[in-house]
Amino acid sequence: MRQLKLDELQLKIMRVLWNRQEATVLEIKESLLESKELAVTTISTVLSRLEKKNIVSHRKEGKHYVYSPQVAESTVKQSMVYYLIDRLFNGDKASLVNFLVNETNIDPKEIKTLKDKIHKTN
Amino acid sequence: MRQLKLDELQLKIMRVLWNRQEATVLEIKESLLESKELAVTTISTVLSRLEKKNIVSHRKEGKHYVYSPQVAESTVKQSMVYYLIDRLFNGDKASLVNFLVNETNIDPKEIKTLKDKIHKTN
DNA sequence: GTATTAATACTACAGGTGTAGTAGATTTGA
DNA sequence: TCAAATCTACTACACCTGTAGTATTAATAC
Repeated sequence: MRQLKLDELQLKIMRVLWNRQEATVLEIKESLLESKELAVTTISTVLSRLEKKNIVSHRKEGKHYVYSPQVAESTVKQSMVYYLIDRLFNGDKASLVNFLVNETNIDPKEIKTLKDKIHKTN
Repeated sequence: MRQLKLDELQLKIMRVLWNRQEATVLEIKESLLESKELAVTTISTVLSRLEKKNIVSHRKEGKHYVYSPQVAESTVKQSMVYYLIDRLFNGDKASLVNFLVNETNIDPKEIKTLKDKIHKTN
């Protein structure tokens, strides 16, 4: 699969779909009311575009469409994380982890969890 | 500073500037010949746009302009990494590290270095 | 000082995204 | 079955990016 880079709003919408497996445009709109209120048509438009790229699909249910994701969250994560690593960290994963540990302050509790995790992994 | 999200080509160009402190359009063009050959004007255009956003600046030197970065690489990294964390990992840094350790395979040597680092940090 | 040369500025255009209005289709209540 | 209600499809538009051609300006060699 090609470069899978989703933008802001696209991601917000996908997050809803990933969380609920599927949703209608209205349901998505409700789930998003956090920030600003978006027009239903706005969400529809974004969904159509995502569908054109096979990132979501829909089935008809009575009056409305029910959308569901066609790519897993982890696939997108993977793709976007790698994009960042390639562009910003010379393709060096560890270098990103490093950056995270050094240049941002992860709270000690989190570091502990992490340590355990890494111990187990190794 | 607002959302600092640079795109592909913009980043490529910035990388050159970050590495050399400063460079002329021609120098940047040379440094980029890896992938496809870009028109000088293309690079110029991108630089102008970056300048409009105060991401680079230039001074005149004889016939040509010498560009230099106005934002540090780490600033952009920071911004972009946080963007990803916010959008994809619920703002949870550790969760990204986790993802990196679990869902991608970092080579054991790297994990060791990391372990040391984390030990020191804590 | 003027012609030549070489850089930058200006203009353009296509494709993606955010955002939404309006027209058209479909379901449903009476 | 027909009107009202409610969806979706279509159309639009502004802004950003990649990409580059052409015009203009400035440096330089005679």
